[in-house]
Amino acid sequence: MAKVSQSLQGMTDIEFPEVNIWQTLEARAREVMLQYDFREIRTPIVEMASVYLHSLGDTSEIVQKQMYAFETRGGKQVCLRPEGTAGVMRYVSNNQQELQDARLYYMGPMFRAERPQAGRKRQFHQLGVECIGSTSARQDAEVIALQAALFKAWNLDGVQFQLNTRGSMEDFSKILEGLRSELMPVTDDLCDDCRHRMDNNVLRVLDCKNPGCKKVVEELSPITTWMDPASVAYFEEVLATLDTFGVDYVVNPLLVRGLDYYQHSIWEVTSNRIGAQDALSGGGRYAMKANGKTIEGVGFGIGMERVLMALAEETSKAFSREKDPLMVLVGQNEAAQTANLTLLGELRGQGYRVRMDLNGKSMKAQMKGAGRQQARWVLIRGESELDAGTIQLRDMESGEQKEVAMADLVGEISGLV
RNA sequence: GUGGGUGUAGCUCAGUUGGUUAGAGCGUCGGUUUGUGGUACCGAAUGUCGCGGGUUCGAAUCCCGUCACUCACCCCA
Repeated sequence: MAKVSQSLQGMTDIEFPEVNIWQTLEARAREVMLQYDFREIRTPIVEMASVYLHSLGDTSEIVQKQMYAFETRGGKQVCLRPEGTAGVMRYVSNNQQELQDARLYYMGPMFRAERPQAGRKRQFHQLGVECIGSTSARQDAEVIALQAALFKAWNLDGVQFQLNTRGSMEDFSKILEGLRSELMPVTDDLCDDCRHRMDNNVLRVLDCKNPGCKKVVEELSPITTWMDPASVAYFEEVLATLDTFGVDYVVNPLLVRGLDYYQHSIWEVTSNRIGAQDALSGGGRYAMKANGKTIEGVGFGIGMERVLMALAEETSKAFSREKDPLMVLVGQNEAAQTANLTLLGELRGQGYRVRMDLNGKSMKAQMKGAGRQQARWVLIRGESELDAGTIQLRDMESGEQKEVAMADLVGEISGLV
């Protein structure tokens, strides 16, 4: 039996000091979003299951076996969102007039019932961007540049942008057909999985890791062979614009993305220092049906847990540091502690980060506590200070301590902070 | 969903071929003349040995189940 107090498999508490890293990443992300003029959208975590069923593709594993789906008491089929795009499309389709050219971003938890491993939780967090309306190749490039700007703002190095194109929706059936016809004669050289993929997901054969399959794939024509020249030109314009923006990338003709709604540009960002689950981010241009309308856009999702893992150790340390220094009030006796309560309120009213012991601990214990809480300064009062109307101001780093008049305290502190 | 590893005090772990009251370090708490942290010294507390069942005179140790963590496959962010 599991303890009731245990958290669910693959669902973890994000606690101090790590939570500070999250806050820093989020704060910096919001700044970048503002620069690119994207606005936040917060959609519900629970949606009708139908929001995902058709949009993600019926063969995708996410829909087939990873969704946290359940029936409400009213008999509705609902689920915890496994990704962010479909919910945003649901929102956009309901407000299409006002949102013809929406530039949106979201941050929040997503849920997939997979077996947890390094970089894979059942509740995980994505930062996503959806840019709706524009069908310009330059728009794809701007969104990719936005993503590069995020990574830069996070001091994230050792990442690689891999790009590819899937062509237009019209090209798609020709590509599948072309691939199948080239693979048919060599079916025997493929692994079991890939033989299945021949029927329901041919593109996936391209990124199979099986050595035998890799060999077969090397001999295949590039998928651009079956695309309309306009699709190829579209992709070339994306690349040219990226060059203009100064974004580094490599073109990977074998890159495939898992979800069905993608067309034209697709990309993935990988890191070389986070283990097998090395994709930090994936994105692309898409056309998705929602409420009977087709919405076109371009966007990406970033796995925040993976970003945290990919941060250099020094960066993590810097991002987890508390911004404001802490002051602790210490009182030698009851009278001093009561007086400190008043001071506590006053200092907080002026915006300082300050705390004191409320449990009647000894002065030594209070000092020890201040040390453990990494207080930058400690303000100490006892009988003699109360009589004299003064307070001891101790610098916990240098160990220096001086007595200042209560009237001068605020001025003294503002000089320090 | 498949496979491997792991689960002993708050943390990191030790625990000999199953054998008496289960250990260490760190941390926590208290003390070193009652008003001062981070160093030193002294002392103290803390474990249903993940959970349940089985084998045995006897299980932290062996077996089964289960839950969780972890890594890989798969999938994806």
